[in-house]
Amino acid sequence: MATGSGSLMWFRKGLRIHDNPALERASGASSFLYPVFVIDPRYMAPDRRAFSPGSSLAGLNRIRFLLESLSDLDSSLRKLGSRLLVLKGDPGEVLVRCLKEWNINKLCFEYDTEPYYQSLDEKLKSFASSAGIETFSPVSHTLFNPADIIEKNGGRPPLSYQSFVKLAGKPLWESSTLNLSISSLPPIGDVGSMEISEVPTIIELGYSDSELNVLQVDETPFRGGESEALKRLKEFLPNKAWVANFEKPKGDPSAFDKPDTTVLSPYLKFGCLSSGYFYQCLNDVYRDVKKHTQPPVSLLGQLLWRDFFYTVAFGTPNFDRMKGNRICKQIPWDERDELLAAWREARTGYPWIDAIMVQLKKWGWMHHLARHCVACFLTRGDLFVHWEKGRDVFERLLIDSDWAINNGNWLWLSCSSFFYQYNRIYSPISFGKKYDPNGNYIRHFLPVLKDMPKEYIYEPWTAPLSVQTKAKCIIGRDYPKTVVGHDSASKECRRKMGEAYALNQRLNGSVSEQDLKNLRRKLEEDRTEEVNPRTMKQKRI
DNA sequence: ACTACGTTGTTTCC
DNA sequence: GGAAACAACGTAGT
Repeated sequence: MATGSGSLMWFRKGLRIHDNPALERASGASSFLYPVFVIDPRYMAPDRRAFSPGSSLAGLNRIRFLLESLSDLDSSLRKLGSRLLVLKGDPGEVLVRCLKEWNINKLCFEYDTEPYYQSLDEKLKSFASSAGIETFSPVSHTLFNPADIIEKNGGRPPLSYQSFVKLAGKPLWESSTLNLSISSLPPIGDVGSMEISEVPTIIELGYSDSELNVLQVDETPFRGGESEALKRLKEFLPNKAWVANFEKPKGDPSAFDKPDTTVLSPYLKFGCLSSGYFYQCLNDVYRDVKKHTQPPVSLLGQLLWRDFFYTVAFGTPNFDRMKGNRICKQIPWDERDELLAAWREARTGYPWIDAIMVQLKKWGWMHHLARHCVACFLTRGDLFVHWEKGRDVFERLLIDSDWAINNGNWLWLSCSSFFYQYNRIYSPISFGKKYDPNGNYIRHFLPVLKDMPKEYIYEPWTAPLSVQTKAKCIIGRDYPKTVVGHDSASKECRRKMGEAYALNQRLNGSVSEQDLKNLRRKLEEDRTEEVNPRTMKQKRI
């Protein structure tokens, strides 16, 4: 057993050296420092029952991104005379064993607002406290402390962006100097009987070559890690005009050679990049230019969106569900697994939608507006499938999937919360055409359509058979027919949304399971009447 | 009851 | 590229 004072730095998110207050505290006034990451099999080990390669909780793309981030962290720690201690098992149990086995008197980890960590961290803190171990758990993942904002708002989270921005104001540390580097770290103490490993490879986690082939790693352009994050940041910051004029809604979702955004989201998700440091960098640029865009559309505005969703998610019980979620409209979504499967597997027959879903599967990332299109299509726009189903697919496949932001955006796009104008439906045909009339994005992600003339590429089913033959793509054989007709499906969705909203209003939000069941039946009856007037006559008599 | 406001729709016409 | 028409939601404040 080591003598002197030992600190344990537990990494979860916050996989970085720069602006990492927990690491700073752990390394200060300690004889020994144990930097730990716990490989949780639930998050990392293969689960072959899942619909895509990966674990029960994460797709392989995000697991790979995480491993790369860990390797980078390990190599940074080694440069400071330390290393990352990788352990395996249930994080709660492993941590308790570490605390018992090593002579730890200080436990440091970044505060996390997600329900999973809320309950886990509570248990650990109470164990530490009973063992006389000091814990330090700073809020460093977001710009603001969600709890502070909620308190300022009288106990409830603000539900609009503008009210959030007003409440939040400027962060207290806005003009203070962040600690961007560490010169050295205390040595690692005796690890006793704990089993320590290097950062594993994907193969060492138990994945097979065939699973790796499905992933097609060479096709995923984003590499994890703090170094990569800072490199990306430093590539675009000197382009002050681009930073100052950034306007999110004007971005091009079809740009893929050079994505039209920063693609820093996965790095922020894992904390490879500090949101506070990013915030200060943006402010530095803004100070140097005459004028710049403002939230919500500006680049800084995007960081505030992130904090907005973290705040609402933290202050809303059952935020990730429709039932029992006080801010979520109760809507009688369909349970049609065949439609969900078609969407998930990129065979809806709408090339714009399918191309986006292929990019999601291959890259684990798509442009924000592309996400809007497929989320709207799955839910209130066309298929009327439950947003929780789409959320699950995104949560698995996105490398930047973040619990608060992903759920928040699905609530938003499905018109379940925050946003209610369900008549505004993204067209699976014209929206993409606006940006990419030639269909280059579709041709890249759906090579089967690469020779389709641009007149038909967004609606290949309208191409004459001779054109389809020449393009070597027969609709219904080489590329699927559409699962629904957009005009009739979106009209039907509008009607259902209208009825559901009326029900929610009538019952003042307390819609029961039975109420939804009744509405489903009513919607079905009304639909039959429209299709078959005879039933209508019978009913009227 | 009325009004202002809210990330980011589509189509048509100029 | 911009403007207007289309059809029109809920929430929060008065």
